[in-house]
Amino acid sequence: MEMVLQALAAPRRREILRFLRRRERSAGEIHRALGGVTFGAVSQHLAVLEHAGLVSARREGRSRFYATRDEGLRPLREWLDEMWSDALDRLKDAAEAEEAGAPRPRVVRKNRRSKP
Amino acid sequence: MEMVLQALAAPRRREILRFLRRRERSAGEIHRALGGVTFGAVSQHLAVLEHAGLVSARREGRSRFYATRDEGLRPLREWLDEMWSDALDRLKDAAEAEEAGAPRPRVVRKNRRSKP
DNA sequence: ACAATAGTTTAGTAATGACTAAATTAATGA
DNA sequence: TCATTAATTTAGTCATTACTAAACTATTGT
Repeated sequence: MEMVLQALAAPRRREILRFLRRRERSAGEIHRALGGVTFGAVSQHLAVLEHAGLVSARREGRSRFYATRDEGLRPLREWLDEMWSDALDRLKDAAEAEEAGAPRPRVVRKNRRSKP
Repeated sequence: MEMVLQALAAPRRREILRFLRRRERSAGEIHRALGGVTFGAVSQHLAVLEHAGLVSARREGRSRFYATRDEGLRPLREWLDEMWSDALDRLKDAAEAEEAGAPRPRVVRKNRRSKP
Protein backbone atom coordinates (compact mmCIF):
# COMPACT_ATOMS: atom_id res chain seq x y z
CA MET A 1 0.00 0.00 0.00
CA GLU A 2 3.03 2.21 0.15
CA MET A 3 2.75 2.72 -3.61
CA VAL A 4 -1.00 3.21 -3.45
CA LEU A 5 -0.80 6.07 -0.95
CA GLN A 6 2.16 7.54 -2.76
CA ALA A 7 0.16 7.50 -5.99
CA LEU A 8 -2.96 9.00 -4.41
CA ALA A 9 -1.02 11.77 -2.68
CA ALA A 10 -0.65 13.71 -5.95
CA PRO A 11 -3.75 15.78 -6.83
CA ARG A 12 -3.19 15.34 -10.56
CA ARG A 13 -3.40 11.60 -10.23
CA ARG A 14 -6.60 11.77 -8.19
CA GLU A 15 -7.92 14.05 -10.93
CA ILE A 16 -7.12 11.33 -13.45
CA LEU A 17 -8.80 8.63 -11.38
CA ARG A 18 -11.82 10.89 -11.05
CA PHE A 19 -11.95 11.27 -14.81
CA LEU A 20 -11.79 7.50 -15.25
CA ARG A 21 -14.65 6.95 -12.82
CA ARG A 22 -17.39 6.21 -15.32
CA ARG A 23 -15.61 4.54 -18.20
CA GLU A 24 -12.21 3.80 -19.67
CA ARG A 25 -10.43 6.56 -21.58
CA SER A 26 -7.51 6.85 -23.93
CA ALA A 27 -4.35 8.64 -22.82
CA GLY A 28 -5.16 11.41 -25.28
CA GLU A 29 -8.64 11.92 -23.85
CA ILE A 30 -7.17 12.11 -20.39
CA HIS A 31 -4.62 14.63 -21.56
CA ARG A 32 -7.29 16.78 -23.18
CA ALA A 33 -9.56 16.51 -20.14
CA LEU A 34 -6.89 17.67 -17.72
CA GLY A 35 -5.59 20.63 -19.66
CA GLY A 36 -2.62 22.76 -18.69
CA VAL A 37 -0.27 19.82 -18.51
CA THR A 38 1.91 18.08 -21.06
CA PHE A 39 1.12 14.80 -22.67
CA GLY A 40 4.42 13.54 -21.31
CA ALA A 41 3.46 14.42 -17.75
CA VAL A 42 0.12 12.66 -18.12
CA SER A 43 1.88 9.57 -19.43
CA GLN A 44 4.17 9.57 -16.40
CA HIS A 45 1.26 9.87 -14.02
CA LEU A 46 -0.48 7.01 -15.76
CA ALA A 47 2.63 4.88 -15.36
CA VAL A 48 2.68 5.60 -11.61
CA LEU A 49 -1.01 4.72 -11.28
CA GLU A 50 -0.48 1.54 -13.24
CA HIS A 51 2.48 0.45 -11.10
CA ALA A 52 0.42 1.09 -7.98
CA GLY A 53 -2.25 -1.19 -9.40
CA LEU A 54 -4.84 1.58 -9.48
CA VAL A 55 -5.45 1.50 -13.23
CA SER A 56 -5.13 -1.07 -15.98
CA ALA A 57 -4.25 -0.38 -19.58
CA ARG A 58 -5.40 -1.91 -22.83
CA ARG A 59 -3.99 -1.33 -26.29
CA GLU A 60 -6.32 -0.63 -29.22
CA GLY A 61 -4.80 0.48 -32.47
CA ARG A 62 -2.66 3.51 -31.80
CA SER A 63 -4.56 4.34 -28.64
CA ARG A 64 -4.08 3.05 -25.15
CA PHE A 65 -7.16 2.86 -22.98
CA TYR A 66 -6.91 3.22 -19.23
CA ALA A 67 -9.49 2.12 -16.67
CA THR A 68 -9.59 2.14 -12.88
CA ARG A 69 -8.74 -1.14 -11.18
CA ASP A 70 -11.11 -1.44 -8.24
CA GLU A 71 -9.04 -4.03 -6.40
CA GLY A 72 -6.24 -1.48 -6.34
CA LEU A 73 -7.95 0.45 -3.57
CA ARG A 74 -8.42 -2.59 -1.38
CA PRO A 75 -5.20 -2.31 0.64
CA LEU A 76 -6.13 1.24 1.56
CA ARG A 77 -9.66 0.18 2.42
CA GLU A 78 -8.35 -2.56 4.71
CA TRP A 79 -5.92 -0.23 6.40
CA LEU A 80 -8.72 2.26 7.04
CA ASP A 81 -10.98 -0.44 8.45
CA GLU A 82 -8.19 -1.50 10.78
CA MET A 83 -7.82 2.06 12.02
CA TRP A 84 -11.55 2.30 12.43
CA SER A 85 -11.76 -0.86 14.52
CA ASP A 86 -9.04 0.56 16.75
CA ALA A 87 -11.16 3.64 17.22
CA LEU A 88 -14.04 1.44 18.36
CA ASP A 89 -11.73 -0.39 20.76
CA ARG A 90 -10.70 2.90 22.29
CA LEU A 91 -14.33 3.87 22.79
CA LYS A 92 -15.02 0.53 24.43
CA ASP A 93 -12.02 0.86 26.74
CA ALA A 94 -13.11 4.36 27.72
CA ALA A 95 -16.63 3.14 28.47
CA GLU A 96 -15.36 0.28 30.62
CA ALA A 97 -13.04 2.58 32.55
CA GLU A 98 -15.93 4.96 33.09
CA GLU A 99 -18.01 2.15 34.51
CA ALA A 100 -15.22 0.91 36.76
CA GLY A 101 -15.41 3.72 39.33
CA ALA A 102 -13.37 6.87 38.81
CA PRO A 103 -15.30 9.56 36.89
CA ARG A 104 -12.53 10.50 34.46
CA PRO A 105 -9.50 8.26 34.94
CA ARG A 106 -7.97 9.47 31.72
CA VAL A 107 -5.09 11.30 33.36
CA VAL A 108 -2.76 9.94 36.02
CA ARG A 109 -2.08 12.73 38.52
CA LYS A 110 1.40 13.29 39.77
CA ASN A 111 2.02 13.24 43.54
CA ARG A 112 2.96 16.67 44.78
CA ARG A 113 4.96 16.21 47.97
CA SER A 114 5.90 19.77 48.87
CA LYS A 115 3.45 22.45 49.82
CA PRO A 116 4.31 26.15 50.35
CA MET B 1 -8.22 15.73 2.33
CA GLU B 2 -5.21 16.92 0.42
CA MET B 3 -3.36 17.26 3.72
CA VAL B 4 -4.66 13.94 5.00
CA LEU B 5 -3.30 11.96 2.06
CA GLN B 6 -0.09 13.96 2.12
CA ALA B 7 0.33 13.11 5.80
CA LEU B 8 -0.45 9.43 5.33
CA ALA B 9 1.92 9.06 2.39
CA ALA B 10 4.96 9.05 4.70
CA PRO B 11 5.63 5.64 6.30
CA ARG B 12 7.04 7.20 9.45
CA ARG B 13 3.78 8.98 10.09
CA ARG B 14 1.74 5.85 9.56
CA GLU B 15 4.11 4.20 12.02
CA ILE B 16 3.30 6.92 14.54
CA LEU B 17 -0.44 6.55 14.00
CA ARG B 18 -0.05 2.82 14.46
CA PHE B 19 1.73 3.39 17.75
CA LEU B 20 -1.06 5.69 18.91
CA ARG B 21 -3.72 3.12 18.09
CA ARG B 22 -4.49 1.92 21.60
CA ARG B 23 -3.89 4.96 23.79
CA GLU B 24 -2.43 8.43 23.83
CA ARG B 25 1.34 8.80 24.15
CA SER B 26 3.79 11.58 24.93
CA ALA B 27 6.14 12.86 22.25
CA GLY B 28 9.02 11.28 24.14
CA GLU B 29 7.34 7.87 24.21
CA ILE B 30 6.73 8.10 20.51
CA HIS B 31 10.34 9.04 19.90
CA ARG B 32 11.59 6.09 21.97
CA ALA B 33 9.14 3.70 20.31
CA LEU B 34 10.23 4.62 16.81
CA GLY B 35 13.97 4.49 17.29
CA GLY B 36 16.57 5.51 14.73
CA VAL B 37 15.12 8.95 14.26
CA THR B 38 15.70 12.27 15.99
CA PHE B 39 13.34 13.81 18.49
CA GLY B 40 13.21 16.81 16.18
CA ALA B 41 12.09 14.73 13.24
CA VAL B 42 9.36 13.11 15.34
CA SER B 43 8.16 16.51 16.47
CA GLN B 44 7.92 17.64 12.86
CA HIS B 45 5.95 14.57 11.88
CA LEU B 46 3.59 15.16 14.78
CA ALA B 47 3.06 18.72 13.62
CA VAL B 48 2.14 17.49 10.15
CA LEU B 49 -0.29 14.94 11.57
CA GLU B 50 -1.85 17.56 13.80
CA HIS B 51 -2.30 20.04 10.93
CA ALA B 52 -3.93 17.31 8.89
CA GLY B 53 -6.37 16.73 11.77
CA LEU B 54 -5.20 13.16 12.26
CA VAL B 55 -4.01 13.59 15.84
CA SER B 56 -4.84 15.89 18.72
CA ALA B 57 -2.44 17.09 21.39
CA ARG B 58 -2.83 17.77 25.09
CA ARG B 59 -0.36 19.42 27.41
CA GLU B 60 0.42 17.91 30.81
CA GLY B 61 3.30 19.34 32.75
CA ARG B 62 6.37 19.23 30.55
CA SER B 63 4.94 16.46 28.40
CA ARG B 64 2.68 16.69 25.43
CA PHE B 65 0.34 13.79 24.85
CA TYR B 66 -0.81 12.89 21.36
CA ALA B 67 -3.85 10.82 20.43
CA THR B 68 -5.41 9.81 17.12
CA ARG B 69 -8.38 11.88 15.99
CA ASP B 70 -10.83 9.47 14.43
CA GLU B 71 -12.78 12.12 12.56
CA GLY B 72 -9.53 12.96 10.76
CA LEU B 73 -9.84 9.88 8.58
CA ARG B 74 -13.37 10.65 7.53
CA PRO B 75 -12.57 12.64 4.38
CA LEU B 76 -10.49 9.75 3.13
CA ARG B 77 -13.22 7.28 4.04
CA GLU B 78 -15.79 9.31 2.11
CA TRP B 79 -13.53 9.62 -0.89
CA LEU B 80 -13.00 5.87 -0.89
CA ASP B 81 -16.73 5.20 -0.61
CA GLU B 82 -17.34 7.51 -3.55
CA MET B 83 -14.81 5.59 -5.63
CA TRP B 84 -16.38 2.35 -4.53
CA SER B 85 -19.87 3.41 -5.56
CA ASP B 86 -18.49 4.34 -8.96
CA ALA B 87 -17.12 0.84 -9.24
CA LEU B 88 -20.59 -0.54 -8.56
CA ASP B 89 -22.06 1.78 -11.16
CA ARG B 90 -19.59 0.47 -13.71
CA LEU B 91 -20.59 -3.09 -12.93
CA LYS B 92 -24.25 -2.18 -13.29
CA ASP B 93 -23.68 -0.45 -16.61
CA ALA B 94 -21.77 -3.45 -17.87
CA ALA B 95 -24.55 -5.80 -16.82
CA GLU B 96 -27.21 -3.69 -18.51
CA ALA B 97 -25.19 -3.48 -21.68
CA GLU B 98 -24.71 -7.23 -21.59
CA GLU B 99 -28.43 -7.71 -21.31
CA ALA B 100 -29.19 -5.28 -24.14
CA GLY B 101 -28.08 -7.51 -26.99
CA ALA B 102 -24.46 -7.43 -28.11
CA PRO B 103 -22.29 -10.01 -26.30
CA ARG B 104 -19.43 -7.70 -25.35
CA PRO B 105 -20.16 -4.11 -26.42
CA ARG B 106 -17.32 -2.72 -24.36
CA VAL B 107 -15.23 -1.68 -27.35
CA VAL B 108 -16.38 0.30 -30.36
CA ARG B 109 -14.83 -1.29 -33.43
CA LYS B 110 -13.38 0.87 -36.11
CA ASN B 111 -14.64 0.43 -39.66
CA ARG B 112 -11.95 -1.07 -41.80
CA ARG B 113 -12.67 -0.11 -45.38
CA SER B 114 -9.68 -1.55 -47.21
CA LYS B 115 -8.72 -5.17 -47.32
CA PRO B 116 -5.39 -6.58 -48.60
C1' DA C 1 8.24 3.46 -47.88
C1' DC C 2 6.54 7.66 -45.92
C1' DA C 3 3.84 10.84 -43.35
C1' DA C 4 0.69 11.36 -39.65
C1' DT C 5 -1.12 10.14 -35.25
C1' DA C 6 -0.84 8.33 -30.36
C1' DG C 7 2.02 7.50 -26.62
C1' DT C 8 6.26 6.72 -24.00
C1' DT C 9 10.87 7.82 -22.51
C1' DT C 10 14.71 10.80 -21.37
C1' DA C 11 17.41 14.78 -19.70
C1' DG C 12 17.22 18.49 -17.11
C1' DT C 13 15.05 21.90 -13.64
C1' DA C 14 12.70 23.77 -9.72
C1' DA C 15 10.09 22.72 -5.67
C1' DT C 16 9.08 19.85 -1.91
C1' DG C 17 10.12 16.90 1.91
C1' DA C 18 12.43 13.93 5.42
C1' DC C 19 16.14 14.13 7.99
C1' DT C 20 20.11 15.91 11.41
C1' DA C 21 22.38 18.94 14.59
C1' DA C 22 21.99 22.77 17.16
C1' DA C 23 19.44 26.71 19.11
C1' DT C 24 15.27 27.81 21.55
C1' DT C 25 11.04 27.66 24.50
C1' DA C 26 8.40 25.81 28.51
C1' DA C 27 7.64 23.68 32.93
C1' DT C 28 9.41 21.65 37.13
C1' DG C 29 12.47 21.02 41.07
C1' DA C 30 16.42 22.29 43.96
C1' DT D 1 17.69 31.81 40.25
C1' DC D 2 19.76 27.94 38.06
C1' DA D 3 19.86 23.26 36.33
C1' DT D 4 17.08 19.59 34.30
C1' DT D 5 13.75 17.49 31.53
C1' DA D 6 10.51 17.65 27.52
C1' DA D 7 9.53 19.32 23.38
C1' DT D 8 9.54 22.66 19.36
C1' DT D 9 11.91 25.43 15.96
C1' DT D 10 15.48 26.59 12.71
C1' DA D 11 19.13 26.13 9.20
C1' DG D 12 21.02 23.35 6.12
C1' DT D 13 21.61 18.81 3.34
C1' DC D 14 20.26 15.13 0.36
C1' DA D 15 16.73 12.62 -2.18
C1' DT D 16 12.48 12.56 -4.44
C1' DT D 17 9.14 14.29 -7.55
C1' DA D 18 6.19 16.93 -10.81
C1' DC D 19 6.98 19.18 -14.60
C1' DT D 20 8.67 20.62 -19.63
C1' DA D 21 10.77 20.08 -24.07
C1' DA D 22 12.46 17.11 -27.14
C1' DA D 23 13.72 12.57 -28.82
C1' DC D 24 12.01 8.22 -29.58
C1' DT D 25 8.65 4.01 -30.56
C1' DA D 26 4.60 2.02 -32.43
C1' DT D 27 0.55 1.79 -35.38
C1' DT D 28 -2.12 3.12 -39.24
C1' DG D 29 -3.40 5.16 -43.86
C1' DT D 30 -1.85 6.39 -48.46
